[in-house]
Amino acid sequence: MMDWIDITLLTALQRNARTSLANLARALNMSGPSVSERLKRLEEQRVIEAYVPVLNIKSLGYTLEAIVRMQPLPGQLKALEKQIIDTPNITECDKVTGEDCFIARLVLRDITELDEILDGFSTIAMTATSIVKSSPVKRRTPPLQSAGRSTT
Amino acid sequence: MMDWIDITLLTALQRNARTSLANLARALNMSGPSVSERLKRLEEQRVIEAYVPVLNIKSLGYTLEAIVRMQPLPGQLKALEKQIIDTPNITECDKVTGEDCFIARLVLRDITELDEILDGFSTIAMTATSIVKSSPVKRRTPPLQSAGRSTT
DNA sequence: AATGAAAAATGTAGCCA
DNA sequence: TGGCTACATTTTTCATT
Repeated sequence: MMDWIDITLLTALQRNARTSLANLARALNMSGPSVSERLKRLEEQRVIEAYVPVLNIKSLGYTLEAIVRMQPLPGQLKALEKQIIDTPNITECDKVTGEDCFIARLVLRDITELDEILDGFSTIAMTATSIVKSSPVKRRTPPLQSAGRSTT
Repeated sequence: MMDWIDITLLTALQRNARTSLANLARALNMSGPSVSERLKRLEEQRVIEAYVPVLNIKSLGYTLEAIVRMQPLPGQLKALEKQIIDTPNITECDKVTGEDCFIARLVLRDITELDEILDGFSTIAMTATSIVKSSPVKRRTPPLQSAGRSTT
């Protein structure tokens, strides 16, 4: 499925996903068209799902982040899931095993916005909120190894 | 600081951060050089911190995700933070208020890998693990509004 | 996977509101 | 300050080997 050239390619893209094919080709010691082919294949296979800019949320006016664990009140599971999806301040949410059920990340303009949003959930869920003080590990990619063909 | 043109530009990049300047220019009804200028400004101001490919973690051989809450044992706060940073399977981790202290996201090849990694933390932290069953909200950007100049 | 030519995109410079 | 056009350079794409 994926060999070391693909892994090198993905690694280079992680440094800067807007790098030109020509640049990538130089980094890999390959021709432009070859790199283009491989990239297209990785996109079509959905190994690469998208290319996104990483935005600084402070610049967007969000001064605060929080992690909220949510447990639906009886019969409110679907309603809770819908409201989570419909809350644009929630930038990430997982449904998990155990008591908590949902773990969501929120971005907030200020502390009053946190209060407003949690109020909106109070009729359908129990919540436990943690304010983010720092992020020792920012979103990063784990070691790239193929699920398929060996890389040796 | 940021006007509606910048917001439109950031929105277009979120659809595909590898889009050419020429394409972005067409989408914004502007000239190439103007868009190039704005993009450079957003990068220099660090509104855009980076451009990254979104990779499918299943394709990379990770079959499982978990959220782990960690509380350092007495005197182990720094050691715990270091080990978190040094664990490549942790793709995201926040230091938060309250009992939990750290909330980490892990990607795993299989359930035995979870066991191994948690064992490695057992001497420095109490852990509470939740396995991810689904992700109702995948990483997304909250509403883009400027922290500075109005957008009206 | 590479080559080479055609088409497209980019960066630069000078100019305008 | 922003944005524009014009043009030289680089990159991308496509057909072919």
